[in-house]
Amino acid sequence: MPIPPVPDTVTPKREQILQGAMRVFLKAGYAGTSMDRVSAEAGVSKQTIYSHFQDKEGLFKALMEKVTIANFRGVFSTKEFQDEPAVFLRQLAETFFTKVADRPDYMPVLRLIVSESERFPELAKLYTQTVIIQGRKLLVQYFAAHPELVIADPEAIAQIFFGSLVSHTILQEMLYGKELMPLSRDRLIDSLMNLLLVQKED
Amino acid sequence: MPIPPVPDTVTPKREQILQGAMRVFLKAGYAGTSMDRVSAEAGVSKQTIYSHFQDKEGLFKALMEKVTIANFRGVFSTKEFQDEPAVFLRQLAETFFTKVADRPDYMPVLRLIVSESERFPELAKLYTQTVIIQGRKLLVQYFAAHPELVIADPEAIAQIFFGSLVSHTILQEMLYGKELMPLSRDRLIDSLMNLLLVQKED
DNA sequence: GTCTATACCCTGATAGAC
DNA sequence: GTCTATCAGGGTATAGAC
Repeated sequence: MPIPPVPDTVTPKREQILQGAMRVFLKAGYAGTSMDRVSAEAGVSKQTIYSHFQDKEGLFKALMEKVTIANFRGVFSTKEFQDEPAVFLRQLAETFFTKVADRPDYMPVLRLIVSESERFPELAKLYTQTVIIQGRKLLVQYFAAHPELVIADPEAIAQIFFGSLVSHTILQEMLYGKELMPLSRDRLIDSLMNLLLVQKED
Repeated sequence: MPIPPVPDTVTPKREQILQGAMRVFLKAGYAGTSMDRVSAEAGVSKQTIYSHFQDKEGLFKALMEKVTIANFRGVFSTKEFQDEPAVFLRQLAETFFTKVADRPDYMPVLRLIVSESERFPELAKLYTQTVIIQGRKLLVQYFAAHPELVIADPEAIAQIFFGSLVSHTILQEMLYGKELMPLSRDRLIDSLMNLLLVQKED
């Protein structure tokens, strides 16, 4: 069981730098971000940045750890396991959309995790462990508590469930699906419900 | 109906440059790629690159159009519509894995499309139109030819089908799911089949 | 058309004053 | 701790020889 890293000490200047860094890194990517731009955006000199962080990599890692953990930890924590499936699953999907996908930072952060997954594998792994495993575990536990759903492979179904939500968001919001092949969230959720809740014959 | 752009004229030097550019851009990203590196990788001088392409952006666009169109056009074209659903859907999923996801270029190209979807919207749109709409259309047509499946919303189901495959590939291959939460392709396909092929009651 | 050489700017990182 | 000033190196793009 991976334990999330303890948050570094929070000082005002450090926070100020990270906020400026966030604005630049999330827009321009890692290689596209210059320390000059960060210092201007944060309103501090470059030397101040280098006194708080070892180098550009260190600043980037600290920023991504912060946004990954702070933004998504505990999003799926409080759920009503006694709710019937039709209610629980719909609420779970809507929680994803409102508490995760609609966050203004979600798309830039996800984009950056993907872009830099090769250069910074620890960040991609942190994201997987913090965000993805969290959601999957919750859904698997719910399936275990509701054997009437007859889920043969809970982990695979959880992958299908969240994978459908995430891929829909990426396609609609990042790859211009809204304009080229729009599909509303409600239609997606309705079809997901149909597939998961239909009564088996045997 | 979007018409794919006509391929530019193919000259040996141009091809040589594009091959070098591919090796660099797909590994280092747009901002992380220098024209020096491309010229070294392609074995031509920088000036030769600038005589064939307007600038770095022009080179990048030409490269991405080439890999997007050449690699993925027609992947899902020849399918047996008369096959029964259990056969057709499984073959479609396996076609995606073997003809798309297993291509060595697939992950880097997808990563780059996502990374640069804001700076180069045309490329993201080209990808959506060339790759995604192609697969979705095929599946929707199959559903139309097989009303016994009782698909209420074919487009939404197609989103779930391909979204599950793509998100699984991204999670397993790019976000270190193979190591942190492995889930085999067979398990994913089996569960997808279960959801789609179960007989409805009403 | 293709090369070598170079102009000019911006990069990450540091030195030293306060 | 924070600033200004500066370094060496590498960035895109171009000039001019052949």
